[in-house]
Amino acid sequence: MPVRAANDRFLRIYREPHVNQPRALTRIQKRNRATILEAALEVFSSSGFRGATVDQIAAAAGLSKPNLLYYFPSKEAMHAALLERLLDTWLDPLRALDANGDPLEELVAYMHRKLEMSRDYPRESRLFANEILQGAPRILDALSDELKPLVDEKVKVIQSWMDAGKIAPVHPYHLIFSIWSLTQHYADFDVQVRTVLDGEDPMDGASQFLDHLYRRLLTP
Amino acid sequence: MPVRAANDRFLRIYREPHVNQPRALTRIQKRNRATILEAALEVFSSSGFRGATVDQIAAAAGLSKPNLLYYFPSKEAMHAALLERLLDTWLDPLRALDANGDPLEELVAYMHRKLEMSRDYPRESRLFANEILQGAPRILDALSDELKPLVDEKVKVIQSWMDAGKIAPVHPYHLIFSIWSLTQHYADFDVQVRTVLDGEDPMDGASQFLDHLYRRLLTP
DNA sequence: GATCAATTTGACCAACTGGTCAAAGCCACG
DNA sequence: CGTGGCTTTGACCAGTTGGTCAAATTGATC
Repeated sequence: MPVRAANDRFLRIYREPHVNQPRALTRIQKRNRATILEAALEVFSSSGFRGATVDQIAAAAGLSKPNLLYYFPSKEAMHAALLERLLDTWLDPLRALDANGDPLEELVAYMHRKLEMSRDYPRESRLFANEILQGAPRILDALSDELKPLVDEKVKVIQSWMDAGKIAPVHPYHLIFSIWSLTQHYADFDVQVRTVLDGEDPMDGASQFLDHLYRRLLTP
Repeated sequence: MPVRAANDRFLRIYREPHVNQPRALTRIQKRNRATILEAALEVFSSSGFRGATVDQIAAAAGLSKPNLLYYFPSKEAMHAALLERLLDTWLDPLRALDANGDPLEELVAYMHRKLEMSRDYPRESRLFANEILQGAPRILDALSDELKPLVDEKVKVIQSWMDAGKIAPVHPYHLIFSIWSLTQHYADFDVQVRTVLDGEDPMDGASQFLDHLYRRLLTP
């Protein structure tokens, strides 16, 4: 992959004319950037970064390849833009975990929010899974800087609930991993789940099963 | 990707001289095929099918690229050989679920076997995850033909245990999904898990957490 | 150690792919 | 409605990649 200097036109869109004040995007820019990111999400999530080609994204977006590269300086940049937007959205359900709510209900609700995200945003889930599977080369820093501190903070809340006897004591980090794993599985391994269930809707059963599981696990 | 006629030399190795009786592999063939598959596993599991290049695999195997293509007719064929071997290994722990054993202990032991596979064969887990994430294009038939029947069979066993009151009743298919998901998570999302745990060994905690989880979930 | 098959490889090739560029079209605004 | 910047694209390029091939080397068998 040839690495070259950043595209001047791109810089113009973002940095001109007053170096640190990106000029507001024009109507066309807003529309096309959104179109491109939507197409890129579709293609990256189903083919991975390396498997996706700019031509495919261009076709999915209904734009020409040079046109894409007018809005984003490189394929990398499209991917980076998606990941940046993603991590934030992805952490929202955990941010919403309320230290003042009812402990068991808060955790069950968190699980349900994550499960809904798997149902409603499976492409985002797969994009994320793809990235982590490859060793998170483009998102590792964000994991340390954003994900970890948030998890640490929420683990403290959970631990205090356990210490107070409000929920049964379990390893709080693994508890969180289990919620991530069990919910994202339905997006990431969708094909496998559907093959095994053979027609039965995965999400209905999943929601009941997981609700039951966490109540049983966490009820003191 | 140019698709061309199968390589004559490859056919010779496998089909000659009596069309349906593959001749036994020579010592060199056995060694080199094993070396190549080991290298291919390394590269495919960390880069995905599209992200892996034959040159990388050749370098990892310490062989020349044309030499790899002497033993396997294409990159596809290396990948297919890996997946074929994998699905079998992957299903072994479930096959070992014994209808005559103690229900709770059988299920907990199945979970532990899967967790050990994630610990001992993370590359295989990631290879599989990669394939399913992309929609299982090269393994979908095997999922229907091998995985599904086995799961159906074992689900009947589990269901009979529940009907007999030996374990608590839960949706048996989702129970199995949960075991897959919770155990493979530690291989597939290893980077994320380690980032969050920050030094603490993931597997020790996982083993205890999951043991507790399934006993709590399934004890009648 | 001669012979024939199995194995290995340097040099290639065609397709693909990310990215470039100059020129053309389009839009907002005076 | 003319101008200047924003947007779009056909044609192109260089690097990469899967795969081929003829020739050279090695191994097994007698």
